[in-house]
Amino acid sequence: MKLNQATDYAMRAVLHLSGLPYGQVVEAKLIAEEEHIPMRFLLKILRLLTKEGIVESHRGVNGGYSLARHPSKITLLDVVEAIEGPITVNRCLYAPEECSKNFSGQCPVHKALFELQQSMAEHLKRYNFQMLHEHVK
Amino acid sequence: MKLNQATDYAMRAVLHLSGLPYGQVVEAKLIAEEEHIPMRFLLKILRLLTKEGIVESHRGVNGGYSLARHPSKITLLDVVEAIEGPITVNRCLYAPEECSKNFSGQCPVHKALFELQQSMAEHLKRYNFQMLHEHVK
DNA sequence: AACAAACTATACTAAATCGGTCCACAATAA
DNA sequence: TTATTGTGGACCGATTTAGTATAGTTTGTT
Repeated sequence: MKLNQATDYAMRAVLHLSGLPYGQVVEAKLIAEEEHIPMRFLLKILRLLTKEGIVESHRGVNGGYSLARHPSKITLLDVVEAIEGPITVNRCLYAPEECSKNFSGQCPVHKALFELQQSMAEHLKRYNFQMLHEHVK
Repeated sequence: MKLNQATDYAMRAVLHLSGLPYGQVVEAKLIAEEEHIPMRFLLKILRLLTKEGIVESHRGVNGGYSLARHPSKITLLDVVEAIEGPITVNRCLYAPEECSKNFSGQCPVHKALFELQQSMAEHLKRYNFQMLHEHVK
């Protein structure tokens, strides 16, 4: 029931970018150093964030990364889902055929877990990176 | 962000026991067959549930397992924690020294994740197995 | 044009975790 | 005393995690 290391790094990277003037481009190397993230691994993570439209990449000399939209429009949920995919608490909720009891329609446990899943997504959606950055200033 | 298979099996096993007259002892073999859980693996899971005081084991001929307390006193959280240990969304929340930013006291992201963690635990605590069983009758 | 600075894409790897099995043993009822 | 049930720990193959490596592409500068 935990987030993985890549997600942790991703949140730190986005928080870092949120602390800069909006639109500013910064090299991965700098983020890696300041946030203590292994450089190669960060690049991989930034590609996922780019693909999901959370950051923009700029290639070539003086390239780097910038936010693709204002920090107030990026939520914790956006970042979690960009790295880990949709939150799925129980496998039966997305692959009923894998439920060996084959019970998914009626099973009260799965219903309860689905509600948990919804509530987690709602919770994560409530935090955007402008808010989060305000607290660190 | 998902529960593992063992937890899924554990919930099914406790739900199964909740459907019997309170105190009734049933062999692991029977639970395994009816709930479609690999027998050996189920035994391992039942040992965890026994250790946490959720079920009671009875050894020897005519032995088996029974609930250690009334289904209304067993929550989803109890079962999840018996199998997976405490819910810890982000490693920094329980091992600040592992946070490579070493930032745990002030980091707004970690604060947000801690709140998520609390809310998840609260959510899971709201469901007991009497409730869950009612819905399946 | 050529070079260096940056990101991209894919493959690879060591270590940990997951899902499960096996085996020798202990307790208990008949 | 024997068959039946659970216990405890070792073991195992597959998958995931966390990261590294290698080769290539884009772009600004000279």
